[in-house]
Amino acid sequence: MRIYNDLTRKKEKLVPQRENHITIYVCGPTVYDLFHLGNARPFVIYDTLRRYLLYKNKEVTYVQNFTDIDDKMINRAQARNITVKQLAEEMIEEYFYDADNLNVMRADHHPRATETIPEIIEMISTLEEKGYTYVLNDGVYFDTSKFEDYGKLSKRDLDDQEAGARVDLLDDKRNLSDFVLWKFKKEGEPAWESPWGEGRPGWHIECSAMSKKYLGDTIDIHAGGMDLMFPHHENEIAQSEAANGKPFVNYWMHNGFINVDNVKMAKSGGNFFLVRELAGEYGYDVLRFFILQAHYRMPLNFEEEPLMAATHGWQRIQRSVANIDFLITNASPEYDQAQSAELTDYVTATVEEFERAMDDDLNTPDAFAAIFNLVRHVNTISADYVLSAASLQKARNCIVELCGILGLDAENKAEDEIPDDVLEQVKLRDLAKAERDFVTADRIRDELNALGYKIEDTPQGPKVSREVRN
RNA sequence: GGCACCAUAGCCAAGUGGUAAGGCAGGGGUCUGCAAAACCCUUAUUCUCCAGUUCAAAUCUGGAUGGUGCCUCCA
Repeated sequence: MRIYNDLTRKKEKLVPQRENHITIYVCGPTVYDLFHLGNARPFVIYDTLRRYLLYKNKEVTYVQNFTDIDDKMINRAQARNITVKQLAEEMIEEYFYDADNLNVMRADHHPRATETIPEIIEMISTLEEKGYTYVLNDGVYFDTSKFEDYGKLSKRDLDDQEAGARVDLLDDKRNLSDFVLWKFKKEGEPAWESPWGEGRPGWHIECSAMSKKYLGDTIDIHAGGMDLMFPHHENEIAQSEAANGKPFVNYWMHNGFINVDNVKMAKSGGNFFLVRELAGEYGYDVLRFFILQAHYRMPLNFEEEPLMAATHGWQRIQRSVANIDFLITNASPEYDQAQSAELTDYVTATVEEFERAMDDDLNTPDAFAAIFNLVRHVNTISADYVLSAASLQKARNCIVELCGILGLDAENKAEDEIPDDVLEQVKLRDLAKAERDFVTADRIRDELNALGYKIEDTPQGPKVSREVRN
């Protein structure tokens, strides 16, 4: 598999440190509020990466943190008159509600900053011993000028930055890009004991500490949104490599934003749509489908029409599975051997096409194209030929499995929930139809429609399904 | 001021040197008692523009234009 590595700005073959075992760290949410669609993109993207690697029989250790202490947490907790801890507990629960429904697998570890304080302090101590830190009135700072490679990820030059920057941001810092490792306690804020007095960790150090704690000094993949590249990830590199004396990350992956009217969706911009709200309208699986239909590094515009397109496109796949199920149930022992064999070959080709797409920097749009091609193909030939149950089963399993790798469940579970009295009505309608009593037949169909059941007449007989959202 | 990224049909979106995937929407048709679903045909001689390299460019180079992001919290 090849992955675009932001460190080199090139697609590179993914070679994990340990054969067949890949370590992944994804920057998780600050749990002060529900997350919006833009926040959801990395969760879904990197979950899909993980699922694909698992499908390829790789072992994956996946870590996604919760930032549960920072200014936003403190402010929100104060505004709501609850503790930071209470806020975190509540929002972590809410996170899992949405993430679970988006079918984002739980990470192997979900560390929290507040549960990693000893490791954070230890790392800062190491940095202090090695001479990378200095102390100001409000905290302990990292001196970026001491770290030679500073800027290697975001390709920034310290001097260039300073030239056009606002000097007032410098405060007492030695360099503009210096950042705080440990913030000294202010009145009313949560604080922990440390060699530098009571306080709390800065934002960047937590990820370095959590990454090291669960995945070691050097990890294979570290991922997050584009906006984290600088300064967050740049700072993580500086801390971790300065402290550990080893490369921090081999592959950096950053996803593009979800935009609204071409402007980044963001809480601070006020132009955001919560996943919780959108899910009520479109369903979680449609949101996942929508995210995955664009390549992860490209900007993705949030709009009504594409969301509807996602709804219909996803429906098309689900329906095709339901249609194949119906064909299998009503399969005939006499079938077209050549066409059945051909379908089996097509399935094999589809899997190859799918893998080729995914191997190429997680090209999920192309992966969907492969699935849609199979859908169209099976629809086409099943309309003209009688196919073997075995070949149909293969096609069906293929669609379901490939969608599963993308974290989407293509199986229509509502199928087997048709009550007997509804089936009875369907039978009555069929009889009426046979007698060409279309008035009665249509009345029954309308009644069942009103109850949420849909009847479709097929050459194999009537097909009933339940209209469901999500 | 610095550093990046993006520009492909009505909409969304792949493709990054060999002659434009896929989805949605629209139009026409097949099937059907009517529907529904499905299928078929159809919708970019062309990839923001200009110049260059090449037998060959949406794809490479240079330039222009438009848009965005980061440099402060940010997925």
